[in-house]
Amino acid sequence: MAQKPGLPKGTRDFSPEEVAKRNYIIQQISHHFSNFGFQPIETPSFENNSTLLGKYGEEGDRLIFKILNSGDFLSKVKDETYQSKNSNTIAHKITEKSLRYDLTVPFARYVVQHQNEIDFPFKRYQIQNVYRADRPQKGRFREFTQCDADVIGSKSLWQEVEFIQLYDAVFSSLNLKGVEININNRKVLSGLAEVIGETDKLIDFTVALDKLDKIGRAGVEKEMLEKGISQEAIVKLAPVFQFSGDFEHQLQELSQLLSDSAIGLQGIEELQFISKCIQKMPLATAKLKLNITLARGLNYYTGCIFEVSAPSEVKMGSIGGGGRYDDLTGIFGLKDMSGVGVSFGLDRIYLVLEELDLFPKTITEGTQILFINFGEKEALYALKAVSQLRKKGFSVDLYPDAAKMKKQMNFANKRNIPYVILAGEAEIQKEVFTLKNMKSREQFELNLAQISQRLQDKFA
RNA sequence: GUGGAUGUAGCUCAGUUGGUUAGAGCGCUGGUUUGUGGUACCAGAGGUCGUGGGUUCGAGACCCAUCUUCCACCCCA
Repeated sequence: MAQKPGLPKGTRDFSPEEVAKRNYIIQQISHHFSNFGFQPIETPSFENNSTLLGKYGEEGDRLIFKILNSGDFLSKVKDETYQSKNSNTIAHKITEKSLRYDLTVPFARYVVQHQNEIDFPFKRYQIQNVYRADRPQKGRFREFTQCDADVIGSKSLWQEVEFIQLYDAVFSSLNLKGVEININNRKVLSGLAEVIGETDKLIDFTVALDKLDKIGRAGVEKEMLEKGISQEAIVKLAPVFQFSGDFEHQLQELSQLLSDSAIGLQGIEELQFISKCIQKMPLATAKLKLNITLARGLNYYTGCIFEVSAPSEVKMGSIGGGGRYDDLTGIFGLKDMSGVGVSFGLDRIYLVLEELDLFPKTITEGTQILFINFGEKEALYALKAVSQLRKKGFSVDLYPDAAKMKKQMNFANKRNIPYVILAGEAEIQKEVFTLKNMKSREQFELNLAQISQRLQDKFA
């Protein structure tokens, strides 16, 4: 019985055109990664549970795809565990590996495991798929590609500056104008929590504050109250909602508010440094914005935090993010390794470029020259030319069947093939080929050398 | 994981309070045109109405379940 084919929720096939477009983005990103001195690594698509679980918070653990053990795994589960019907407890017993949730934690694992082979500071990039058991939406998939660049083993703030330049370079080369690089510093957030006397509620505090854009000041205050943050604390926070002006001005206002917090002031200093550098080396197309409500969920960030949002005319969440994590490798036993990195969301960048029609037309062009097939004798004559042109580096094809001319021309048209070569009896006798430009409709009788010369600079 | 929409031809969508053989545009195939494509005209093919149950004399339409996609929450690239 034939079964209806289908895909798991949140996964996709990619057509030749889509692959070409994805490769175009990947090519731009990886070019700039290596241009900035990052080296590529790859890690497995699944890891041991012990590596992944507990690194992304409670919410994160829920979104990790667990892989069922092989064999008769249930026989190893105790009856009482099985009968408890507690999914979590049983899960521990029947799975020991999971699909990776991001590239940062596997990278931390990689660094610790290979610490003796690595010369620090280590700049690595990694472009691979990650998996999340999330409910899909537009721009949100269960299998998607992240493009990460991180440097580990240095606390220098120059790196933060470089990552901002990297973002700018990539988006400029993709011709995507108007992206905003939002920046904040976890230390500022810690400072705020300290100043309002809610240090132990830091996470709840930042998560609520992060929603300011979405639910407004009243919504944020309401959520903070619900999470047990005191009314007094919220009153003290009031100035934060009134910050205005440019980067520098906001920093000034902030430093007054945080004057009693050592850590807060340190965060401000770091932001100041970055801001001054970028002022002296202006960005090409991206805009750097201070956004003190920016928190990002991942709790391993300790210093600066980045989030890149698409141009405002496109309705899309963030297309990139990152930050500094002072002790990511600590959980795997390697202390004092500060890291900072950013991620590009390939799938979302794709959707943004598609919506703004920013893919160059030439990237979907595959075959450059198509030979029309007139029959057996002519095909042989054509095929000799085909292999010579292929050796010269052109992408050439002979239509496989001696189909009607209209059908073959149509094929060339639909496949966006810019040149067609006709060689029938008349051409064979004269030892020439008729080269036709599909766009201009011009055609000329030429020999092979003339054709390759003519096309050489067209496809240079 | 919670709540809400959605699904009819390859694509975008019509389809009346439930009533014979489910339509259009685009696309596709063939022809007008036997070595010249995009335009025009003519003809044709293509649908288990997401899937499975149920109500009914009768279901594309009503009810239940399930899946997909989308939206909000959560979270995030």
